Amino acid sequence: MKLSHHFGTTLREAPAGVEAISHQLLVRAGFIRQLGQGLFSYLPLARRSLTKIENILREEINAIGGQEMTMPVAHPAEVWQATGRWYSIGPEMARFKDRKERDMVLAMTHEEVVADLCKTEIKSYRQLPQLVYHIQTKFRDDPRPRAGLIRVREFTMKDSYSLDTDEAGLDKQYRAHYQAYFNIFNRCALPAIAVGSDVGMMGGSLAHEYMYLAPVGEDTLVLCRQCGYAANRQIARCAKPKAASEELKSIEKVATPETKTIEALAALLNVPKSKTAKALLMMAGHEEDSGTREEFIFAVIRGDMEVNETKLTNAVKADWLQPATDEQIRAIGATPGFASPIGLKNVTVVVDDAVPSSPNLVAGANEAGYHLLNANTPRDYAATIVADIAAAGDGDACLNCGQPLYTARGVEVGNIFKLGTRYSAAIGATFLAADGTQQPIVMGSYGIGSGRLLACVAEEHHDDKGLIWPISVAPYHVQLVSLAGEEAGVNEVADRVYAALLAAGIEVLYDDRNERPGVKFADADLIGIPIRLTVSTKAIGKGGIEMKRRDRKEFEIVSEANLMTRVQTEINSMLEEIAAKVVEVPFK
RNA sequence: CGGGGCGUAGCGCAGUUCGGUAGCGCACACGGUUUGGGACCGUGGGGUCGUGGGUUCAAGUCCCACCGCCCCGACCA
Repeated sequence: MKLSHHFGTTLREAPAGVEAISHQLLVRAGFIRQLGQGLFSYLPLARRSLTKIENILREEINAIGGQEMTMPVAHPAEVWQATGRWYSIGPEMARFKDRKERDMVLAMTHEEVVADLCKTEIKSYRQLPQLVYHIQTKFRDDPRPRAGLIRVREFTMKDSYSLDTDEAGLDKQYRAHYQAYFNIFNRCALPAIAVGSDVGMMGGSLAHEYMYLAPVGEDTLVLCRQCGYAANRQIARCAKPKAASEELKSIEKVATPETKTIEALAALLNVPKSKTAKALLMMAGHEEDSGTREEFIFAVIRGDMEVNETKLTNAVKADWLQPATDEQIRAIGATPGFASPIGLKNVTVVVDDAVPSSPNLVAGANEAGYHLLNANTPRDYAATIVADIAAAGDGDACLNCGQPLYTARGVEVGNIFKLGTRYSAAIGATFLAADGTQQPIVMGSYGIGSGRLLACVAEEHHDDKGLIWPISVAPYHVQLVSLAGEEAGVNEVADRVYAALLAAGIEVLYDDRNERPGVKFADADLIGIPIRLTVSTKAIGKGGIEMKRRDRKEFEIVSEANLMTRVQTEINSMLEEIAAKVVEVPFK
């Protein structure tokens, strides 16, 4: 391709408000343009890189048995109603009516459609296991798109779906994806780690997220340097400091006027925060076919810990949580600021699992200005649910090895979910088992967003001058820069080299513009193609063409006769550098 | 949805305080000089000043409403 007629120009400055490095560079280098909030056009350079990423995705998923297909972006509402997600997902799902007034959905993901297809395609256990996938547009009307391609509303995702007869089969395909995903990220030269994650709107029993650790990320991860424990903060666990065992003492009411925080309470009574019980009062929402059902949740946790809302949401199997208002708190018979689970009826009490083994805590008295000493469960109040609802964070002890945990920011570049039979059962995707019974297909779902992956690669591989693409993702392998000026002879050499590169099947972007050298070099550095060839009077005088790698400072002069071989050798060695990154990763 | 910021030529910005009929740099076109790290001279084209309403003899500038985009938070995978 000749740069003089290439669609997509470079910009000296990034548009106002563009902050993430990957966003700035992709815009300045002419890869992407924004149409609206979270909506981007991918210009030819980006399109070429995305195609490379997609082909890596194809190769790795095909290698574990994937069969590529394509499912629609617009879905009739019925399939989403069948699984309940029509009701449980909020405004993030784009809905519209077709000309016949039928409810329609823009696909956020494709579990429903896969399950629907299975109704006709999968009849017998003899056909299983299978793995299908596609690379398709998704739309999620995210409340806050940000950071260029890192978080958008319309995006392309490789999503694969495993179909098995049982949990063992699912586990096998899940583990195959676990490794395949590492291969994919390694082949894109993107360092990523797998962390345990919440299953969120997908449901299911086990999930991992692949995280690219970077400040631009919006997920907080909890990590252990010692044993390698890694989890999204939403589900991260830690070892809780054990309370000393004591005799249970009898309840005693004490005056604690104007003492509404744990800090003030601990200070007033001169006890450690770990000797107090903190109440968190929330309304839990359950989206059901008949509408939204609300439930009052009284969560109890020791005063030295914080509640993790994701864990609490999962413990009560709710679709959402929001803080209870003072009116709602009074309505169940509690007193805001001095709430106590003792004496309440018909309220769901969720108790953190450290509380029952922590004797004689200070709790609210359900009376303004008073607390109770020596509150104990189950003696004084019953827990509807006992679960781990505590947040883990910096400095907490690792559950596995006891070492201090630390937190880091990351971008989710992929996820894998064990779905089980939630979707197949709801849609009626069953198979005839060997024993003659009809059983729902056991499913898994596995996603990687290609645009976000591209942005992360850009985020990871750049310098102050511009992008530095790994060879596997680069839009072209070679940028040929002609510094011909008025020298017809130099132009002839550049044209000849261009023709030779094309003939050799080497991907080349030819800067044939009549620009000054500084402009051309600056653009080449900005676009970040791995190998730069410079044809100039100076280089010809030294015996040939200058070759320089974008990721290195030094350059060499190669004779025109040896150039194709030399370039191919360099490309091969770059490909080998990438291949060396692909290694087996133990399943965790 | 809450808090903050911005909207003037393709891009970056000034002009808004104090109302008087729109400007700078880059980019673009033409002519000339220049050619190994974002050249220079000259000429030229390009604007519903986000949208609508209001105040006024007069609005980019003042008032009201709305829209769009960005950042932080809530939310989400």
